[in-house]
Amino acid sequence: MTKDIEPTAAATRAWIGLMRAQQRTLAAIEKDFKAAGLPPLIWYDVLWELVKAEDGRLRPFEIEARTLLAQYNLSRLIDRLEKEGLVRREVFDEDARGCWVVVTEAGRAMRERMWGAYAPSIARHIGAKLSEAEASELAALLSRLSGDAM
Amino acid sequence: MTKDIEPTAAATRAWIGLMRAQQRTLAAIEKDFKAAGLPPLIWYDVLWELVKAEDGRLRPFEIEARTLLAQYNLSRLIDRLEKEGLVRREVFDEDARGCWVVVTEAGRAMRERMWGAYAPSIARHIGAKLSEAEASELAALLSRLSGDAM
DNA sequence: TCAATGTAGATGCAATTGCATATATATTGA
DNA sequence: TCAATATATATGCAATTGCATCTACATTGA
Repeated sequence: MTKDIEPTAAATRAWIGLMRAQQRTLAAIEKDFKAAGLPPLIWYDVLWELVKAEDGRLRPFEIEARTLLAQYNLSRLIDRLEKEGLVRREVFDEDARGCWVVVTEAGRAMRERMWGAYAPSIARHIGAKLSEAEASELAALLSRLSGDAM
Repeated sequence: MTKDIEPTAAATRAWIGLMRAQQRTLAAIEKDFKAAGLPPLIWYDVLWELVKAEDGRLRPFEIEARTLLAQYNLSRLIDRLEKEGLVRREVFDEDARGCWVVVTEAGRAMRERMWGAYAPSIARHIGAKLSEAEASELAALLSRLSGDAM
């Protein structure tokens, strides 16, 4: 009678596996980052979104959508990045409520430096454990969960 | 020349996908939990390990290994669980440095209540998005990442 | 047997997060 | 045009986390 609300064993294993794999891999990558004297991984995500964006700038709510950061967390993360000189806030003429977040040269440099640790870390903790085909298959299955367009 | 440290595109997509899928699914499940007036998901993990364990008890370092919680976080999480009457600390005779963490009846009841929200949440956010075969395949790939024995 | 070292767990403090709410516009419909 | 409502971002405060270190006991080797 609980059939329709019990997840299948496979779904449960997938969920547990998702949590564990993410936690372990994230911990391993963050350890690499710390060993390299680098700031938290989330800084990379924000900097990278900005670097990819036109004119190296985005509105906070756009960063929010791309990174899944909560609004209040992003607001304070921008404070920290700004304090480090990696981004700066600029006025947004068309709407006085808003602002631009612009990546600075120092921010671009930091992103590159971070990638220098990130890339081998991904290679080591993901690439080395799966074949090309498996990594692709994994990415495809995960994107189904996020509801992304493929 | 950077070939050996650049991750493949597939590995990178798998990593991004892993982060996103975990974050989104976790957020969705935690939202369900909050809607049901339940405590954080991590409480479930600890209670469940205790319920599964012989005599409903484990040493803190055992819980630590099973849940991937940091030692200092677990120590304080046990404080909170104890304050809520869900577990209690008992002396461990064979080593005066250690203690047992024992799940109480209230703790068992809470775990069951949590599962009442957790199960449909997993079914909805994982089970509904993948076929049985896909969920199994995903679980298998993820376990490769965690380095678990299959 | 005891000094050195290792292990289990707790804790002070600073940084980060989550929650609720504030502030300052912008938009919309009567 | 203005009150009501919605949107963009910030912030006070409490809870949680991370880091470093502490306490207490255990083990080991000279």
